[in-house]
Amino acid sequence: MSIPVSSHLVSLRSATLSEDIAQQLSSAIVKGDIPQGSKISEPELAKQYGVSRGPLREAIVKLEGLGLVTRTANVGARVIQLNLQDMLDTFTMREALEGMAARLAADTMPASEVNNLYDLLDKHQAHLDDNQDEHYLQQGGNDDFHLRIIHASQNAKLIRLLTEELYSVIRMYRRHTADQRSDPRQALREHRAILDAIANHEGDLAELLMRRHISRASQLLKQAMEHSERASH
Amino acid sequence: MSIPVSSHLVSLRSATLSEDIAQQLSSAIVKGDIPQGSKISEPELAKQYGVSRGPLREAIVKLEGLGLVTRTANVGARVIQLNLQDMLDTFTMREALEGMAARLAADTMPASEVNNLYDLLDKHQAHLDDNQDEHYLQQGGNDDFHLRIIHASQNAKLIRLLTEELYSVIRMYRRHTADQRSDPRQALREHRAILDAIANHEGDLAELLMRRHISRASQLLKQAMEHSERASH
DNA sequence: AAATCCAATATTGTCGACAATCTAACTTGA
DNA sequence: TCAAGTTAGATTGTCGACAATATTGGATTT
Repeated sequence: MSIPVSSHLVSLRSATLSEDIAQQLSSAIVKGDIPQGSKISEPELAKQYGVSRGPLREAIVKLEGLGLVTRTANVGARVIQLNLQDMLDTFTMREALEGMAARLAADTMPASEVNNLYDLLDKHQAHLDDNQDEHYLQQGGNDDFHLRIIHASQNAKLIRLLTEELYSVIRMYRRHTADQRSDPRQALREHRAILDAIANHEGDLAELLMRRHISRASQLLKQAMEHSERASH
Repeated sequence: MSIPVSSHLVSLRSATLSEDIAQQLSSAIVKGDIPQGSKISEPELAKQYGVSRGPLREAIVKLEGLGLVTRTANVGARVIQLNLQDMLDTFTMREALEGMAARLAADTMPASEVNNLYDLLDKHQAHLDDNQDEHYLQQGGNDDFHLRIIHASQNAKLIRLLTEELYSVIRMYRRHTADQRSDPRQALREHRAILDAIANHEGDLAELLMRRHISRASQLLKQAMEHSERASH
């Protein structure tokens, strides 16, 4: 079985092969190019990427640490298979951590960044008004409201955990269950309320609103996945 | 320079060398046998453990994922050097996550486990009354109240993150700053209050109390470390 | 025909060696 | 004397090969 991989290390920019492979593999898994639950064959991938098994194995170990693959001794690695419970657990952690991030942001975010974020939300608003497609369009770029709040927390460990570990899993699931929030305008309103609280330095309120916001998304996810599971039976 | 390591793989029980090395290295770092900030020399450690560099490198990559070492390409790995900010950041995450764990535990903990925990706290009380040493004695074993709450959350991802990633760093710092909570009886009282809230299925309260409890520990840590830093200048 | 056992094959785990890069000591020049 | 440049040494990154384990397929027995 030939997995559709972009190509043989088109351009390697990292200092080490292992890092490059890790990045490309991670991207391939998150994008869904390597499907969930599929086996990671070392000889096959080594040939596809044109490297030896050494750095490839290091990359796989790294991905295991990020929670994208699971390994069993003498058997090998498989891409994780997301189920509803895993996603709900992840959202519960997001609720706790991003709630805390919002609280911290309310303490420390400079007025300039607050203004930038208001502009960003205006941009999102305009996008919603223009396009009819009901996509909120915040696929993890620098325009993602949540990422901006997370970075505003200035807690390095929290930032790393959320952006590098949790969010890769979340993006992964988004590919497979074409969720896309059912009501993007509601989400935008909630974002505004959170930002208002931050602008007023109301940490308690900011945390409460962020948690409610994520909890709501979690509920929607649960309904969507239960529905799709029911449909497939 | 010869690092004091227990010995050459006295008994390997894991299926793979790499896992064994990772476990032994992790333990050595947390215990302080390999001091903070020191360089991880691959040839040296490979000889000490009696393995080749292959599995050793995989172990180092794993430790990097756990946040115990940092690596720079073509230079090597160093044991992390904990500073006050890192510890405060870690405690902030604990506050968010263990607060959430307490909330979840209040929902789902069975009455039997609640009773077990009351017994555990009684045991801690007796220990404090007997021994004069002001050690609360909860060094991460099964008698650790916090670990029991964390597991009661039944959130697999949260459990893994707290027990495998955050707590190793916390134990590591405990070795180096001989902190040991200044008032263990106060801590025990707080534990009782948290457990009461859980027993009554008051999730909001359990979360609030747990967060306050950890926040207080964080304050004590901050004072202690600032004091010790001032003393060393 | 189904289940068990066994051999052949493929895959993972480990090793030693080579290439690329960094580090440290020495030399050279101002 | 100090700084920059250079060279020798050591360390990390990568590779191909071998050993150990798991998987697959067929043969054998009931």
